[in-house]
Amino acid sequence: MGAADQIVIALDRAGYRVTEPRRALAGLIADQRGHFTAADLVSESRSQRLGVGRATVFRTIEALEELDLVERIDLPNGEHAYVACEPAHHHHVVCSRCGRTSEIDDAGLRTVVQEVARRTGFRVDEHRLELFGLCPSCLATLPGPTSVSA
Amino acid sequence: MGAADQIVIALDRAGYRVTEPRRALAGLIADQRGHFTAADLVSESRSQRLGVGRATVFRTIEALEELDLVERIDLPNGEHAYVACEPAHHHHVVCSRCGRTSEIDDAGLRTVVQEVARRTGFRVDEHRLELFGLCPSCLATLPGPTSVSA
DNA sequence: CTGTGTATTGAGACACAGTCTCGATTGCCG
DNA sequence: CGGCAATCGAGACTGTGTCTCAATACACAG
Repeated sequence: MGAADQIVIALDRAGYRVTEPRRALAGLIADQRGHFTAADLVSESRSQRLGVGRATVFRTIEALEELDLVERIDLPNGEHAYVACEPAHHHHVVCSRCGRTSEIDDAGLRTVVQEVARRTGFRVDEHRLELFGLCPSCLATLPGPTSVSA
Repeated sequence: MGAADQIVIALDRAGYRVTEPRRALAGLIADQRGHFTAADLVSESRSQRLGVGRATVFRTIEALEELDLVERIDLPNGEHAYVACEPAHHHHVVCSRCGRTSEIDDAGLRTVVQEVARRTGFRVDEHRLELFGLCPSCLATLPGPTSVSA
């Protein structure tokens, strides 16, 4: 079963109608290699003559975000991008060259959050961690010395 | 010396001209209690008849961001806000009720980042951690049981 | 203190993101 | 097969951020 079908099934299960535009968008999203913006989907939908309107793209992204099938990423340049992902709490490492992302779980962050709460007196309800860098395959094609350092 | 003066001095030292609009904005920013948006500054500048244009507000924020005197925060709702802060690498805990922020240093995050790099094979160049919750003073005015739990 | 060159300014046009309305369509359930 | 509610596309609308350009004002020299 393709990723697109998984999206469609999840929508169905959540009580959303399975419509043609939603199928089309599920297909587009499943085909994305890295992160994508709403504008990306709009333009791909137009170039592939899928006939999906702009408003529908935004509405669908919103629904998928609600279901945690897609997550918003705030790129360093201020843009909003999205990635398809598993519906569980996690964070992303984003490749700043090709846009591909890798999901990571807690990785010890829980401790950091508790430490911050203790020091500041805040009650921390929500957190977001985003990491940017180069993915293994982009690192490999990098010119210059082969050394890999931070 | 007020926070506004510090901003002005830093601009001067960085080679920017100390102009009237920049002084005015430094004053506005120093007066902010929590985070603020570009639109906030524009509207305050208008209501206080400071005569600072919209373009100048954006340009000044950009300059201050460049000097790390102000940092952009991506609120959970997608808005871009800013906070005045010390020019050193750090993160913020943001109160979702009053908008006040507290700065925190590493707090063990370095270890988390290294762990992620090890697991994913990415070279991590940049990271952003944002925490949202309630500040001590908002917690205190909270209705209901006095217990403080996450 | 005055003149001068240049960085900076405000106004307003522009490009784009995201929301909303509304009449037309279509998926779903009986 | 209906019928109705959810959904749709078009396009108006709001708001954000950028850009251009002529006018201004800062800094510095003299």
